[in-house]
Amino acid sequence: MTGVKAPLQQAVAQALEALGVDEPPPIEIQETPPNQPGDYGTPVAFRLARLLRKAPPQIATELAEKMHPPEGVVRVEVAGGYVNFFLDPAWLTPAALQPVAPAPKQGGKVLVEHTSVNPNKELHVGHLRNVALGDAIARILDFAGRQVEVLNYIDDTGRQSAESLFALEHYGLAYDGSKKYDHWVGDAYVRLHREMEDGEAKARLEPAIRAVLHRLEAGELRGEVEKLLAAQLETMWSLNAEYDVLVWESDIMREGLLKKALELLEQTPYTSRPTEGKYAGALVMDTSAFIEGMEDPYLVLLRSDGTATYTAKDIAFQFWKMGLLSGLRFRPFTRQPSGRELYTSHPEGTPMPFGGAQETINVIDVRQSYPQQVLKVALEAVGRHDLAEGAYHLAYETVLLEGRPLSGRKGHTVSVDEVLEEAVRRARAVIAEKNPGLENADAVARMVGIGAVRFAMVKTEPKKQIDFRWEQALSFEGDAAPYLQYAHARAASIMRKAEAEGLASDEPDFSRATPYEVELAKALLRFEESVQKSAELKTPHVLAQYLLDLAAAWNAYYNAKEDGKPATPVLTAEEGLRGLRLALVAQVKRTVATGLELLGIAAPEAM
RNA sequence: GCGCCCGUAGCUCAGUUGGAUAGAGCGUCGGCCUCCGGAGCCGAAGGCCACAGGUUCGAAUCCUGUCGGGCGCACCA
Repeated sequence: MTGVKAPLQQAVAQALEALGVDEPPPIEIQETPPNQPGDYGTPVAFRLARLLRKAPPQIATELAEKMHPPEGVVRVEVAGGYVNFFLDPAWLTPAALQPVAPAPKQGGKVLVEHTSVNPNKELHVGHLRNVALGDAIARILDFAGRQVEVLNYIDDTGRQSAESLFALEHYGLAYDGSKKYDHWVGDAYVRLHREMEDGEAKARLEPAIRAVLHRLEAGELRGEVEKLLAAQLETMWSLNAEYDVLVWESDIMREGLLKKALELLEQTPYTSRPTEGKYAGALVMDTSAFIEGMEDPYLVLLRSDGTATYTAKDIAFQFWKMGLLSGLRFRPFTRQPSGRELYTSHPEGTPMPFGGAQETINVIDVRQSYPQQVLKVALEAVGRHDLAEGAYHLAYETVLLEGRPLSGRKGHTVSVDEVLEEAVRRARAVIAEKNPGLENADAVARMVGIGAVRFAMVKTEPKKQIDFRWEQALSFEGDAAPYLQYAHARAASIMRKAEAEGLASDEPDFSRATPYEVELAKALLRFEESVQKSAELKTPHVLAQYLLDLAAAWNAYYNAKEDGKPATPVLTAEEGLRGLRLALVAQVKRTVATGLELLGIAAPEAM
């Protein structure tokens, strides 16, 4: 609730009390639609109709009569059953100029895991959505006052890594630097899969792949994996995504976390080791107490050959995240572009206070919904309902490429590096056309191109499927990041000129505010709510949509005309009015820049 | 078969504790640079909010069913 709505809400609450309403319903304060009287209003009278056995308009009228209008309200008017408030522009506009600052820290730690791509080949557009979503939600939660830890899981003991490393060995390849390392390894991986399409070849190669897998589990090939990881990190960094800590699956295994997790589970009545039937010899968990309607509620944790399933490892990891297990050791891994240190779990590290969160957000696509649900079941099984509640799966739908599902094997895929390169190239071409004299054109092209790609990934609801189409994702017009960046650059340009002309310290005269200023101020006032809602719903799209709204309001303000003449000039306005307008422009600039930053997108001063 | 998600303008999408006349972008048509940046702005056309019931003063929003589409239901990761 922003500073403007809160006093209105309070005034309504007091009026309700005066009317003798003991248990008031929630009081919603909303902006009045265009062509309706007032600036803000409440439909609360409708909710009371039944309780008070009166018609809403009558209740609204009585409410208005009992109301002591708070500061800034010049008139209270009833329209239909709504109670509407008219605000004094001289009060409303300064209210919109509050600093755009992060909320004070509160609540426990929230741990965001995202990216977590297999260290075996380059990132493709499917990973793009994961990184963009995860990084944005981490930034938003941090701004909204949460203590956030960002984690990237390195599945270094997986089948896919083993296959990639085996392929290098199998084909006797030596890196020649001709392409980015992760792409080069990826090529070998694809080549191996082509060879293994032949079932006979597959069977023949299997023992050697298993041997690599064992070496990975023993941590022998860590250096190889790190080389690949380093190449992948370059891609994440170019997207403007950073992390606090990497956790390696092999470390989880080595430190015995899996064993400890299974011990915890084995103390509960939900696990068993059947001696006959299809699960003979395995360790299984019965999920029927927590998931209804399962045909077969048994879930294998340890196979009958004694090896752990992926799910079991994931449970151990989730237990560690939520502080049920400890034992991992850490040390610095590398310094990221912003200067933020990246840590990693490591056998030779020391204990550090990572993990142990009350709340986790796992950014993983929707196809993992069942395994993610199993994590909650495991937490419930060990009696930690509170932690199960705090484990959130940020499920996003898959990304299509030009209308068809991505397929690495069929070659229907595009790497993130390719997408970014193309986006930057196109942005550079637009700059060459529209602003040929721009100084740092290459740097700005990166901001615009990468921003466009990231924004395309977060502007829609995560649970909706995205169709990645070049023309759309790299569009520099309309509903896209460049629209926001342009709005910012335009505001920046005015501020530069004001500075140059010595107008920057002009005192605002709020009494000069017109309906144009009021409209813009209302748009600015929605920022805080949109960030909070984004954080609460754990989706950046709310903020992204708001920013489009704000930029549209600003562009409309900028272009407003009366009788064919500019209605809202800033620099050439009379003194006090100019000060007011400059203050609003500065606030627009700050707000757009902050919003973009929360989405991991840069805001150029000129473009 | 069972379970989860989706269905809003020609296309891509906003619209969430149920609120006033359902909004953008792209595309189409028509305007706006003697003015602080035209990557912009203003206007027009375009809607049975998949369909049928129900709850409610009020439903795109909640409930039931139907029809379409996606995904998940391994001792794979």
